[in-house]
Amino acid sequence: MKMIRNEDLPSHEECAGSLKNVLDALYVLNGKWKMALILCLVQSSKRFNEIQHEITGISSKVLAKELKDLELNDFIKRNVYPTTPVSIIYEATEYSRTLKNVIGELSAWGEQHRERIKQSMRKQS
Amino acid sequence: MKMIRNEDLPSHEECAGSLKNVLDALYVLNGKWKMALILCLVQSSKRFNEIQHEITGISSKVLAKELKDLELNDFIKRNVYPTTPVSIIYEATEYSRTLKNVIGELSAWGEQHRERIKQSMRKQS
DNA sequence: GTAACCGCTTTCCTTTAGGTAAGTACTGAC
DNA sequence: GTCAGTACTTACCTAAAGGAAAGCGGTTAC
Repeated sequence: MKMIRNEDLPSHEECAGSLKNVLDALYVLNGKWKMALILCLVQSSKRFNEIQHEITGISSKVLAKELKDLELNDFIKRNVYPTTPVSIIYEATEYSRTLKNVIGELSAWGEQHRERIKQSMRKQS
Repeated sequence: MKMIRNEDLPSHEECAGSLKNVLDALYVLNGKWKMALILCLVQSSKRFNEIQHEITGISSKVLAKELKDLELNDFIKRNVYPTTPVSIIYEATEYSRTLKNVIGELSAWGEQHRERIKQSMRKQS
C-alpha cells in the first residue's frame, strides 16, 4: 500500500495565495527598522538627527542605509531645502500611508503581546 | 541665538508609544519565515514535510529552527501521535490566532504591492 | 536486502545585518 | 582659530541568518 502523499490533497493551493502575498510584503519590509521608520515619518516629516534621536538604538550608518532603501522603494521622499545650512527633511509618501493598517495592527498586537509577556514574568517569580 | 532643539518639541512622545509597540512586535516576529509559517499552520495543522513542501525555499535546517522558536514563543504546538511510525503534527495555538489581523493586513498589502511593482515594470519596458 | 519515506541534525560555508568609532565637508557662533 | 552642529560616509568587525548536502535512526514496501 502506498502512503497518501501531500500532493494528493488540495489544501495547499488555498494557502499558497496569501502565503505568497505575505512573503512578498516581507521582502520589502524586512529588517529591524523599516516599519518603525515608516511609522515615525508618517506621523511627521523629520530630519536625520531627529529620526536618530527618536528611534533610539539605531546607528547613523544603519539609518542612512535604511533611508536610502526606503527612498528607492518609494516609501519616503528626501527633500533638500536651500537654507543655510541646507535642511534635509524626510517625509513619508502617499504610498507609505497604504501601510497604515498593517502598522496599526502590528502596533496593537505588539502592545498586548508586551502585556502578555509581563504577565508570564510575574507568574514565574 | 541658539538653534531650536528637537527636545523642545513634544511631538516625539506621541510617536514613542506605538513605535515601541511595533519594535516589540517585530522582536518576536523577525526573520523571513515566521509570519508565513504561522499563517501556514493557522490554515491547517501540518507535518514537517508538508510545511516544507508548502513554504517553497525553506531548508529543513531553518524550518526545524523556526518551528522550535515558534513553539518556545507559544505560537505553535508540536503533537506527537504514537502511530507506527510516529506522526508529528504541528498546530497553531490560540495565541497565534491573535495575529490574524496583522497577517491579514500584511497579505492584503503584499498583494496590491505586487500589482504595483508589475505596473511599474510594464512602464519601464 | 535494498530502497524510500519521515523528521529531523550536523557540518560547512557564504551572505547579510548591524554595531563602533572615526572621519569629512560644510556652516555658524564665539 | 576652535568648537559645535548637520548629514552623512568609511573602515572594521562580530553575530546571526540562511543555504547545500549529507547523515541518522527509525519504519515500511517490495
